[in-house]
Amino acid sequence: MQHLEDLTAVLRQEGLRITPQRVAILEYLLKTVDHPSAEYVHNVVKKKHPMVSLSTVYKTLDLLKEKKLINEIEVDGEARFDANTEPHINLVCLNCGKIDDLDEESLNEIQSRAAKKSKYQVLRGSFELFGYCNDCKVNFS
Amino acid sequence: MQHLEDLTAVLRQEGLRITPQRVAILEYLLKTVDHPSAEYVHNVVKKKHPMVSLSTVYKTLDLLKEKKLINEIEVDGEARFDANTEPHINLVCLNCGKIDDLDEESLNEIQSRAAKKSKYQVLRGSFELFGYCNDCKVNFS
DNA sequence: ATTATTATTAGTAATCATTCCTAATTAAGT
DNA sequence: ACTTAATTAGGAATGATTACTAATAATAAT
Repeated sequence: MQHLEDLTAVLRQEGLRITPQRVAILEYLLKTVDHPSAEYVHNVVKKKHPMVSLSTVYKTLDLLKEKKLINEIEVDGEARFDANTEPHINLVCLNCGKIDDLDEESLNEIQSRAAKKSKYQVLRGSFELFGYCNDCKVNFS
Repeated sequence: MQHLEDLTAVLRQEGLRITPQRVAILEYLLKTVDHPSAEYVHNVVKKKHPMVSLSTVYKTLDLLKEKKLINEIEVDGEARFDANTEPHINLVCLNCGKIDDLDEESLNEIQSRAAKKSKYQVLRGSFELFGYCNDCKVNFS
């Protein structure tokens, strides 16, 4: 689990400014286990900071992703974000839309093995499993 | 490697019609190792069948995906398709945009282990590694 | 073969997530 | 406090995908 102070320190070291908008977005992503979309982040952050614009949310999420402080996955034509930056499996429910994380040690090894075999310089990975979660699967059998 | 006849048989068994458009799209996907976008598929198929519309390409790709005859991955806000329906790693070059497949036996096991642990009913998986391919990586060091 | 039925298609309009643009604002160094 | 360059808010533009509908054509029945 990461701490807000460490992440803002990363930004500061890069010469980037620590704005209330960026802090609010980071704070929210650090404390939720959901994988919110940009619009959802916007809605949450607006409650405390009504002035924050959607375009700032998009730009901030891009920035945080670039600095590897958060992770992005694409689901159903929409970007979803989370603060878990360790390689892990994202379980996506095709019915209710929720996304659960699942730690999987072997992904690190698979990733480096694939890099060696393919001669790609691998920067990040994304591992998704699509199906129905425990609550929803009864409706699809 | 799959054969066109087997795949059209699947469609016929489901009561779906075998149209020239569907055959042309399937044919192309079976013989290429690229991971073309819908628009790219459209451009290729148009050469032989100039009347094929983009909307038909989209609908056909959706259908083939639903019947598990092809696979879809999302890259950079765009859907990309391939006929390799075995679990495998997609290596995505962030510079030139090409996508290479890499067989990885252990994905099957990881997938079923994750299903058991999470209690999800898993239908399909998607495993991407993002970075720079062997040709492009020299420009980014 | 011809016909009837109904899925499928072509073409275009609509949608929606994301990016772009720019004047106003503000974080941070001096 | 002052300066300055990064950042933001708000709205317009973009672009991939979906929705819509009249025309077409694959398949089954005759």
